Order: sequence, then C-alpha cells, then structure tokens
Amino acid sequence: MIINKSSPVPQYFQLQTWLMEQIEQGILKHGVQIPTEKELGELTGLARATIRQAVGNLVNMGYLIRKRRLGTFVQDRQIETEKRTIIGILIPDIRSGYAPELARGTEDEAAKHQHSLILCNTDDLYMKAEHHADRLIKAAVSGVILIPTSHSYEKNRLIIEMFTKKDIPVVLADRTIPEIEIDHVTTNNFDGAYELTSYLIQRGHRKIAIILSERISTEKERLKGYRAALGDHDIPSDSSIVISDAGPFDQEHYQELIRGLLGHRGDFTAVFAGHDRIALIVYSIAHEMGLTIPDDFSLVGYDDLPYVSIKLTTMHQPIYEMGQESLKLIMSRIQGDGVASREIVLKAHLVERSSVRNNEMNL
Amino acid sequence: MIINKSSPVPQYFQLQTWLMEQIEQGILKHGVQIPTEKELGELTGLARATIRQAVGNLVNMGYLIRKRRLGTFVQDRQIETEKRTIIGILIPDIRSGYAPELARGTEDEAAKHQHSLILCNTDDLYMKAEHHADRLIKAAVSGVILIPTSHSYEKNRLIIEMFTKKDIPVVLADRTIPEIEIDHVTTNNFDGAYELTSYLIQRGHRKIAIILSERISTEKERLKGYRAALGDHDIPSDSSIVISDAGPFDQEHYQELIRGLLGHRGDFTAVFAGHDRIALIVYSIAHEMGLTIPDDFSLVGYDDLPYVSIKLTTMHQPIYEMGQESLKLIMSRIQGDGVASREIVLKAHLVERSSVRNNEMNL
DNA sequence: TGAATATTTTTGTATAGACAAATAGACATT
DNA sequence: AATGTCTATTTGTCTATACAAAAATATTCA
Repeated sequence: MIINKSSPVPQYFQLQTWLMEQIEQGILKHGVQIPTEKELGELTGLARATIRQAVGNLVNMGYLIRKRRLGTFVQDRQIETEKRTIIGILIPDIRSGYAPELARGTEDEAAKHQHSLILCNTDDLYMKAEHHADRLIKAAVSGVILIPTSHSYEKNRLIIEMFTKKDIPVVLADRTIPEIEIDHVTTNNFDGAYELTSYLIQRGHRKIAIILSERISTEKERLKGYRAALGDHDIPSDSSIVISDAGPFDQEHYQELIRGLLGHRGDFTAVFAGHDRIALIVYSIAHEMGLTIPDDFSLVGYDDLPYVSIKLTTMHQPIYEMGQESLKLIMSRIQGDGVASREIVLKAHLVERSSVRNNEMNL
Repeated sequence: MIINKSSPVPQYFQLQTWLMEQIEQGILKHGVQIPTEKELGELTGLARATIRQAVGNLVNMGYLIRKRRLGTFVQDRQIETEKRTIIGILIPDIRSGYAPELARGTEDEAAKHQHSLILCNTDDLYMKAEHHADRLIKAAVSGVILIPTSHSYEKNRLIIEMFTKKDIPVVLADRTIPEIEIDHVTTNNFDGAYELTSYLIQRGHRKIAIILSERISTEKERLKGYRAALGDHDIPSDSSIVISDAGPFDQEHYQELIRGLLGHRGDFTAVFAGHDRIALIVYSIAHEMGLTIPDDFSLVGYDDLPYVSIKLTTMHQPIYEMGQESLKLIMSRIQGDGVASREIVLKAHLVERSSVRNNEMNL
C-alpha cells in the first residue's frame, strides 16, 4: 500500500513523495503518462481532491504536466536541472596586476563545467564589495571566489558571511584571512621570497632593500621570507631599507617612497620589489634619475606579469592555475563536499632574466 | 460584486486577478493581512475551497504568504521584480591588450544600473564564441556586448543571430562587421592613424614603416588613415615597409615579421605599430639587436595601454569609455528603444612621450 | 507572580459529489 | 475527401462539510 492513513504526514504529501521518487528513480520516465486521477483514487483509496493536490504540486514544481482529456505526463526533468550555473568573482580591479590572468584561469575552468563567471570589481572597498555581494546573492550564484579586500579582516569576514548565510560556498584566492575556516588557494609566498632573497645573496648582494605593503597578507608573507633568508645568511636586517606601505596599492604614493629610497643609494645594492608593478615603478624612477639596472643596482620583482617589457628577474606565480584551482574547489563544494576547509598552496618559481648583477666575489 | 458567476472565466481566477490587482495597485501593501478565508467567502459568496485555490495560486506565485492561525499576508513584491539583470561580454581574451580596461568600463557602468557582467573569453575562435553564446542564452542574459572574432564576418553574424533570434540586444564594441544593422561603438581609427602619421611626417619622417593585421577592422582603418596621411603629404607609399599580418595576434609570428623588418634598416626612419603590444615587441626586438629608440629609429603605437614601462608615443584610445558607452546602448535597448541601429564613434588623442625623434630639417 | 491549561481563531488536510470544458476518435454528412 | 457531429474520457472548476494543527490569547491554579 502506498498511503499510510495513520501516519502524521499528510496523505497528499505521501502520494506526492511517492510519485516524485518514481520519477527520480526513472521508473516513470519522461513523456510517460501517469495513472489518471480516477485510477490513482482506486490505487490509493484517496479522494480525487487529495490526489489533485499531490499532482497539482508536482505540476507546479515542474515534475508533471497535465493535458486536458489526455492525462498527466512526466515532464522533461531538464527544466528542473536548469539551475543557476553562475560563479561570482570579487576582485579588486580586473585591470591591475595579475587579475586578468586569474580571471582567465577561472573562466576557462568554469566553462569546462558549463558555468559562467560574473565579474565584480571591488576596488578594495568594502562598500563596493557589499553591493556586489548583494547583487550576486540576488543573481543566485552557486559559488563565489573572493580576493579579500586589503582593508580590514573584519569587513572581509562580513562579506564572506553574507554568502555563507545563504549556503553559497566561498573560496579565497591569493590573499587569505587569518583565523577563518574557509577554502583558500595561495602560493608559497614565504618560500618564494626566501628563494628570491637567497638568490640575491648568492649573487653577492648583502644590502637588499625591500618595498611592499604589509596590509596585504601575501606581501606580509614575502617580507617574512625575506627576513628569514637574511637571518639564515647571518645578514642583519636594516630597517632603513625596509619600506613598508600601509595602504593598498597606490601608484603615486609608491613613486614617492621609491624616490626617497633611491635617494639613499649606497645603502643597498639590490631592491626587492613586493610585486612586479612596484618593480616597474622602481625601474621608471631609476630611468628618470639616470640610473641603469642592473649596473647601478639590481632589481627583482614578484608575479611575473605578462607584457612587462623590461628583462625583470622575478618569481613566476602560477596565477592562471590559481584561478583554476579556486574554481575546482567551488565545484566540489557545489557537488556537496562537506569536508573541512581546505588549503591549496601552489608553488612559485624563479624566472631569471637580466635585472640582477652578479656581485659575487671570487672565492 | 467581485465575482461574476455567469462569466466564462473561472471564479477562482476572477478572485485571484482581483487580489493581484489590489496588491499591484498598492491598495494591499506589503505585510498587510488580507481577509481570512472565511471573510473572503462572505465577501464573494464562494466556497472555501475555491478561495483556497485563488489564494494558493498567489502564494505559489510569491504574491502572498500564509501563516498558520495568523492569516495570509501580502509578500514583498521584490521577488517578482527579480528579473534577469545580467549582461554578457564576449571578448577574445581578458588578459590581452585593452580587454581589462574595456571590461572594467563595462562592469562599472553595469553596476550603476544594478546589472552584473558575465565574462566570456572567445580566443577569437568561433567554436568558443558559440559555446559561450549558448550558455549566455541559457543564463537568460538581457544583453550582450560582443568584440567580434577576427575570423570571418559570416561566423560573427551567426553568433549575433543566435542572440537576436531570442530578442537579446547585441552591441559590437571596437571592431565592427560590414553591412550589418547593429548598434556599435568604435573609435575614429582612420582619423587617429591619420593624425599619428601626420605627426611623424611633421617631425621629418618620410619613410614610415607600418606593421599590423588587416584581418581586424580597426587595424584596417588605421592602415587607411596611414595611407591617406602619406598621400596628402605627397609621400609615395612603399609596400616593402607595409607589413600586414593575415591572422589574429600571435606574438611569435610578429617577432619574426619584426626581425625581418628591422633587418632592412635604412628603408625607414619610423615604425608605426598597429597597436601597443606590437610596439612592445618592436621595442624588445630592437633592444635585442642593440638598437635604441628613438636614436636608431622612431616608434609609435596605438591604444596607450597602461603598465607599459617604455616611454611610448601613442594614440590614447578611450577604452574605458567604450565599455561604458556599449553598456549604455544595451541598457537603452533593454528599456525598449526600438530605434534604428546606432553608431557611437569615440575620439582617440595623441599622447606624446619620447619614442619619436625630431628629424625635422631647418626651414 | 508565574507557570500550566483551556479557548478560540485561522490555516491545513481530507472526503464526496457535481457539472464544465476540451479533445481524440468514431461516425455521419455534404 | 473534407467537414461537421457525437461520444467517451480526462482534467478543470466548484460546493459543502469535517476534523486537525498551530498559535495567540485568556483563564486557571499553585
């Protein structure tokens, strides 16, 4: 018997569930006519109105379709499966740094899974991020990739909560937020900076200036790697050539800082730029001041941005892959992975070009 | 009386329509309780089941919400207003050239209109464009911005038709397609190239090489502008220094072409690169061959890409504005503008830096 | 005073029966 | 052969009635 009259669950609901199971298990296939209301009445012993309620709900839900005089038929389930297949990406600015590369890696991977990517520029501003988050939720995205804004951890957490409250999976890319249980993909910034600094040391550089922003988790890690490398080679850290900016990336502000730094030559033989865009500014200010690289001082960057016309020695970051991996994490969450939060750390590698001079003394 | 019993339109439907009108006209506002089923029965003279059917439908449609024991209330109608507010952008590659700038302009403008932007990379391939178009249609985008692929006009037309068949407005950005009635936004490539070429001529250059791809409508226009400027200054065109590539942008191929060109120095004093990325390649190949710019030869580009570290004299294209204008056209179509197809031509302007040498002789 | 209990109202579930409307298919008419 | 009519079947609309479940409110009791 299909219906249990003594059960507390409504009889129309029992019938509805039973029919739904029949359809989802493939017993009742697309296009097949289900028993007429009269037949269902005989089958279940229910009144016609009750049967209509069950069938009516399934029609509303798109499982069935009624045809006058002909009967009721199983609907093509594709309509139900046509769920939102959109992923949002919250990025500071699609124009800057590695953002295009990251977006491209993400989009390519999304396309593989038949998903689309909605692009949101936050300008590292909480207000914009909030507005975008709102809109993404309304657009019923099935997942979000977030490059945290550099402003405050607390505000980033608020953004993330907007999504998690609605059970929308979030993945952090590149930058991380401390003490938060959430999937994220980064590169080994500490190791990379350690390697890059060691490279400079091996080339005979002992006075290595560094310029970056400590507000951004990735650059903070790089600073630690730099210090660790110096320490391991017994080189004292000179705080006068550690230039740490407090805000987000601002071209003009960096120009000032770099002018200040380059005015004190003699204090350093190499400059470690926190990322390639800073390196480009260093390069152009040096050019402006009549200095040549690597003759007057050596320069390294971080990122390996494409379309950089100078021969910059830098750490290549697998940004495209970062986009791909971020999306893969999202997809696995969408497919219902309930495991604890995961961390994927990709490896950067050194790209040797010609912006570093070998100062090594003969052994 | 609300219900007309002799009407052929079902009584439940009459009640449903009446309630809906009350809500939409604001007579029944959000949060207000509608009369109880019993009261509606007295009001209309209908049986409770009939009233339940009318109210039930409205609950299903999101107009009303039922609360046990409390009554039935008018639901926040925002749910109904939640229409698709997504625009698609089909771009060859978000990483290359002005694409990030264009995407940014488009996204900013979209955000102003509470719309989201879905990013699609076509790699200038028909297959990819088709797949993306398919997906955008399924995602029910309300408009599309297309940067036509460079392959064939016919195939671009097919892509456009996929959208227009579904009444989805399309705007072409930057590149155009001949003989097609569709909104588009471009810059004055002919005039810009004319101005840039004239600038070189005024600086005493008479042998000006040009390198670009004729497959792309914008570059084709630039070539025409270049030729017109030469003609107007009575300078014969030398086809040996007009390098026209047949395919889409391919870094390695251009490297070869440029190596070939730079091997024949003496034939030219200036190089007009079809766009900045080509100029960058020219620059790096020159550097490789031990040539300096502008001492050995002058170089101009087109686009004014950001983050170009060399001091390149080039035409600044208002790419950001192009994205904005494209989106504005889409919005006006969404709002039902049925006017004939429109063309918006934005103006590029010369940005003078230091890659051009003044060869002018004393007058 | 505060907790437990009863009351009342409103929606939720269910039955039984009736007629209406649409339509595939059989049959009749032109 | 094309068109019109009838019939049986199935869903669509509607009435009348009954009890269940939830919950705000009033009442009772310790």
